[in-house]
Amino acid sequence: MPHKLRSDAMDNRARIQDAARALFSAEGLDVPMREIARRAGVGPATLYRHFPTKQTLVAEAFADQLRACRTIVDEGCADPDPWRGLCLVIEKICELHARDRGFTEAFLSTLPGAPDVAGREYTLKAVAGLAQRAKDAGRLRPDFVLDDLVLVLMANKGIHAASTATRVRASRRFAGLAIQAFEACPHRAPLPPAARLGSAAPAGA
Amino acid sequence: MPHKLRSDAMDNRARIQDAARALFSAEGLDVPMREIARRAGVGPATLYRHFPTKQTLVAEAFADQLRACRTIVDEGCADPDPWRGLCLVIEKICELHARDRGFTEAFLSTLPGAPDVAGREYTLKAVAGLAQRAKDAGRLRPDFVLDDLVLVLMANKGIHAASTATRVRASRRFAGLAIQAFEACPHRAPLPPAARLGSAAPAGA
DNA sequence: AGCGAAACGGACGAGGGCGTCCGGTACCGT
DNA sequence: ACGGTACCGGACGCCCTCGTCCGTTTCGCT
Repeated sequence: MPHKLRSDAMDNRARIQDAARALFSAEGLDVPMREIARRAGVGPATLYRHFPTKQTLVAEAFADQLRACRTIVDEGCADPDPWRGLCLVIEKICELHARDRGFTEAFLSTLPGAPDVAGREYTLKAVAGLAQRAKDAGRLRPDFVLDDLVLVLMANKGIHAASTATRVRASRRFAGLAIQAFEACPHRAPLPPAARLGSAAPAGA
Repeated sequence: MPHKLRSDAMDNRARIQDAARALFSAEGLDVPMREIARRAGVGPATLYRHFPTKQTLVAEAFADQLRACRTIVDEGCADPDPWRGLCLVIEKICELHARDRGFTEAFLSTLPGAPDVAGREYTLKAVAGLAQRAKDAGRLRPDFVLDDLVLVLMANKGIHAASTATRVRASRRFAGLAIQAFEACPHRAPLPPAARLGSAAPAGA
């Protein structure tokens, strides 16, 4: 990886990333490449030269979002109270996703083996550990499975609203409901069996 | 409304509706009109003649789904136990939506004032009554609001999976979780405030 | 059977997204 | 300051979708 980019090239690259982040965040993942280029003030060719495929751009654009995600999970895991940690993770991640339209799509992506997979897998693994501890502490219902979390994230993605503010509010309430559904409770009725959604599923178009 | 359609015209109309139902159901609302025409074995012009706008077609195609929806709600309302009725409504409607990709989009549609609005409003009203009775019976949490149901339906829409079967399974479990979150429970923590999603919201593109 | 009208569907032009090529521009080293 | 070159971006061709027009087919009535 020779970093020998000319100064104007580096500049353009940076501006493209900024534009992509802004647009993905606001509009979702399916903004035309053209529009990203336009907002970045470059031609389409330049964009394609820097990021031959949209996935490359997406991966770069959400690298720090993913880092934020990992940070949240790490914080949650660091909490001495695993249940509180888990709640924190759910709340924060839901909010993160509510604020960023594109990130959700990228995260739960139907994209096959995106480069972020490593980070995603790591995150899921860590949460799995946290969940186990929360179960052991008797706060998380014993029949919770990791796919339930994926389910909640997917579901959270389904929440649409006119404004970001409304979406965030709705998402917060949703997270609250999810948490209470996950909480261990003496007289819980059994749940229908979980469906496999999580890691593998290529989820064809 | 002169029903004076020629027999071949009626036949075509019926085949178009069938095709539309099948495709909307399987692929969602954004299948090309062309493809519907192709599957129905007619030309594009014929399709456009019968249904000048996509909304018209959508409305026709989901008329019976909406009826099914109303039936479910009616059954729920008829149940002497309002809580059980409400659970039934949630489960059935989630399943209905999980089975039909397009219906969810049509139901929670961002479409402005679709002709189904009447049915939708009616449904919401009826559920509101049911919910009130369930609250009075002490089974539904008092801080439940109707928008929570909309929230759940939206969220249910977010659930994606490779196969319909998987989606239905996931949806069932999700409904189970939602129900338990809604259930009145002695030591419930307060929820974040609800966001207005329901009836009005034009929800711009 | 034969005629008028209703209905059909292939064909058209516009609009937009995609990925690529090439003449021109601006940077960087000397 | 000047040449070489890395880099830029407008322009091109391709494909897909949309909604409409018009010559042709088919129905239904007598």
